[in-house]
Amino acid sequence: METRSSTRRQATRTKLYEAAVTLIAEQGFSATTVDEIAERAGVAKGTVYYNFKSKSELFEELLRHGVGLLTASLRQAAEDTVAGGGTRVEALDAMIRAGLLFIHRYPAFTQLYVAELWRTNRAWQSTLLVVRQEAVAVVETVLRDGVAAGELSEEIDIPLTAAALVGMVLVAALDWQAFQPQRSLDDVHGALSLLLHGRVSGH
Amino acid sequence: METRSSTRRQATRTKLYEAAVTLIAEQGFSATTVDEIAERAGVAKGTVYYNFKSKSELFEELLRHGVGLLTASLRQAAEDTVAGGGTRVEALDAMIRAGLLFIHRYPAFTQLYVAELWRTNRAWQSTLLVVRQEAVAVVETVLRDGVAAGELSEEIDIPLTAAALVGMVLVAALDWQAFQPQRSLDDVHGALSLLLHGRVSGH
DNA sequence: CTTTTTGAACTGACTGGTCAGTCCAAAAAC
DNA sequence: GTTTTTGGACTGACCAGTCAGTTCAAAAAG
Repeated sequence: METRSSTRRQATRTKLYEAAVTLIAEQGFSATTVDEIAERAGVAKGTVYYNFKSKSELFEELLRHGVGLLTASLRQAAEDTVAGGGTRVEALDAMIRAGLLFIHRYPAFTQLYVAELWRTNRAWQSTLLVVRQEAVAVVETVLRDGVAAGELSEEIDIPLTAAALVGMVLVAALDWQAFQPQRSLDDVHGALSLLLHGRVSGH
Repeated sequence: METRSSTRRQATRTKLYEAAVTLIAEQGFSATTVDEIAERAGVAKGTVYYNFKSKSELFEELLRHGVGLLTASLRQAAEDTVAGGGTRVEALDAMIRAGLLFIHRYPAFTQLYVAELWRTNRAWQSTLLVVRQEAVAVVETVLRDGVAAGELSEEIDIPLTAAALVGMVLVAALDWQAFQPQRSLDDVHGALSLLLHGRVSGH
């Protein structure tokens, strides 16, 4: 009875995610009304509350869902590189590209994530903390392996460097989308890669 | 009329900026009420509207005010370095430190700036665009000078690299404040400096 | 087959509360 | 005497969340 028929429910949920993510990215969480979300999803307001306990819960599940996709794609990129005999630095490079690709595909999600990440005093603070840790941890692992393998300098501070790398990609990508959309993904990847390889300050 | 005499008015405005910046950083623009701002500033609600046309106007002036401080401090750092006979790379390093210091001193402002920067469809979008360009331009100038002086590789893509550097500092600093506050400013500066100098991927 | 029943999914009008912005007379401040 | 601030009552729009009722596909009964 409820076993398989939840295909329908799943479809509604997905429509709601898609509607919510763009609206919240554009306007922010508080400025986005549940009526708007329902309307854009082509669904009655009641349906939102049938599927989610509250507006915040919808948002939190959206976050979990999105970050799940991101970490999967980062991890995938790193694994593929290493499995294919690549170095850790190459793996980092591949992750940068995977990050850019993700942001290119889901710009609204990224926008919303960045906008909410550093807010304190919010109901979903704990969700965000977990979700951020998951993403940064993927990068930290590769850095740690790289140092262990002697490919990366032992001087580096792993948590700080991981955060900086994530930030570099995040901000560069958002800036690309918002202010320099005519540039190609390869341009952006090239610029970041150069920085990673230390060829900016002309060694 | 408004030029010199309004010391009193200026003081009230400043109190309002200070109250608004933390509240909006914590909760977001829409979730913050004018009553809250007035209360935290220790001022009557009527005073808010005597001093600003609307809630959004208060916010926009806050943005202009804050970014003014930031660019001044970045420019200062670069000038001092170059005037003191330093290289452009040293100037970039000094700017990273100045950026970190600024964020350390005004964490709420930075938070709020990042949260709003990439939103589309907002009233203050144009204000933000101008204000972002100002900040990135300071970094671009130093990069351009560095390339001209042969200190930086000619390969680099100036606008993209500038955006990436700004992003790296912004995100690393916010992460530091939010998730690793026990680290010192020198730690964070060191990690970013290493990345800038290309000593991460062990050359 | 046909009819009846079931219940998950959905609907949209409604409610209770919130909040930006207004108004203004009187008190401070300068 | 002019500018600025106070305080707090008021309005009208807007919005999260509720709930009584509808829909319909598929299961059960006949």
